[in-house]
Amino acid sequence: MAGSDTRRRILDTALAAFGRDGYAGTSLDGLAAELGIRKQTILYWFPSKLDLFEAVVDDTAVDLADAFDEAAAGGLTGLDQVQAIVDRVFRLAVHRPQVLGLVREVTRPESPTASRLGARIRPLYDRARDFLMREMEAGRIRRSDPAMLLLSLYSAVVGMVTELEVQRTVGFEPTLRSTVMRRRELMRFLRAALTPEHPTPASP
Amino acid sequence: MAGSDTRRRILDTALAAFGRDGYAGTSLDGLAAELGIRKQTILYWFPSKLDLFEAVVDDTAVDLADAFDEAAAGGLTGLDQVQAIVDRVFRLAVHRPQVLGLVREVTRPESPTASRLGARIRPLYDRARDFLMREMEAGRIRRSDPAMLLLSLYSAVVGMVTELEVQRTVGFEPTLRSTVMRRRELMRFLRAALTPEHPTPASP
DNA sequence: GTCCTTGTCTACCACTTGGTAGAGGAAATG
DNA sequence: CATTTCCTCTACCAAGTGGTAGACAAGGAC
Repeated sequence: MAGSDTRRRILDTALAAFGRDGYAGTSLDGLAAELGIRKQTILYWFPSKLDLFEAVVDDTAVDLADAFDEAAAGGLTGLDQVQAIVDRVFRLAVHRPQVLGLVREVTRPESPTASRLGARIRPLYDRARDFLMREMEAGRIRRSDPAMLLLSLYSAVVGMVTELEVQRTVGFEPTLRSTVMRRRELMRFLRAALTPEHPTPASP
Repeated sequence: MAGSDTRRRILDTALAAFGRDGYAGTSLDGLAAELGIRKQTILYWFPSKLDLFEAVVDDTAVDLADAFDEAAAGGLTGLDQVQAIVDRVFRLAVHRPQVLGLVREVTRPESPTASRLGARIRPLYDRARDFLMREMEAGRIRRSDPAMLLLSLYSAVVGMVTELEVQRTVGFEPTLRSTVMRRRELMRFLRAALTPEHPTPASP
């Protein structure tokens, strides 16, 4: 079936478009033009614009989960594990910046599927929180509310990566070096925030 | 002139609408309906939708600058100054959440005025960076690249506040207590990240 | 009184939006 | 060969988009 390839192409291009222009800012006609097909072909594969959007979100959630799985597969602990995840997210951001754009769009309060990605991401969130809790117990990460710490981490990482994109459109083509610098600076920031107050291991 | 009041009302409602639904997601007809007037009245005060948006952005930039000025007026230093700004931003976010929504919308790479708010905010940015640099010199803040540190700070704060809004629309009406907790947790995170490695003051 | 300015309105327009109906080609399947 | 299935297309449509033209009422200036 050759059409399955069409479906794939639509999903990929739609991800870029939604991530770039938002849901409301993306038109099926424009999307079709970008793909060199007719809008009705899109509507053949996805019954409506909203269906397409949800399919894109689901698709992206899988990619994100894979990235996290990969970063977590090493069985690292403490800050090393955090670093591995940040590295992985940055790699994703460089290779497929659209993904982060979509995350940004979909976490808007009034997003047409504000809750949907939430549900898809929930398992990742729980895993990450459990990880932080365990590491705090073990004294390898500064003690604090794990949920809120996770939120801070998430904000800092996504914000930094998004900002990379902003700079790109403003004209500062981010060189590989500047990207690496950013990642390193972010890691210093995170390390500083996460390192336990006294380098001594767990008290009790 | 009674009409000047209309202009004010349009600006306020437009801020909320643009911040909530984004530029593309906001229609002049809808906006007018919300205001109980006709679309043509909007176009009387602002020649085009884009002009209206830019006016809203400019207006918001002034509010933001005022908030920063107010927070900086105390002449504090180091982490106390940072805390004062975070407190002020949180207050703004609680009283007028639309402002942060607009910031979010306008920092999207493909925003119709990606560069505009940038230009308006630039002075604030420079002031903040200079402040960080000075405090690093004085040994009151951990040494690092001030520009990137500022980016990390900005990301963490806006991300946290945005997340508050997300929860609100998902149904978790944030209580005063939870808001305070969030702010406190964020400050712990920032303090940890900013405190110099050795509590000893300036070396050279 | 008449005139001009100000602000809001009705009426309309060209264009784009997401979506429907169905024609028709290509290629398996019998 | 005929039939059916899969896929993409042309042709529309009703509703909504940002925007223009101009009527009209209120009020101040002369």
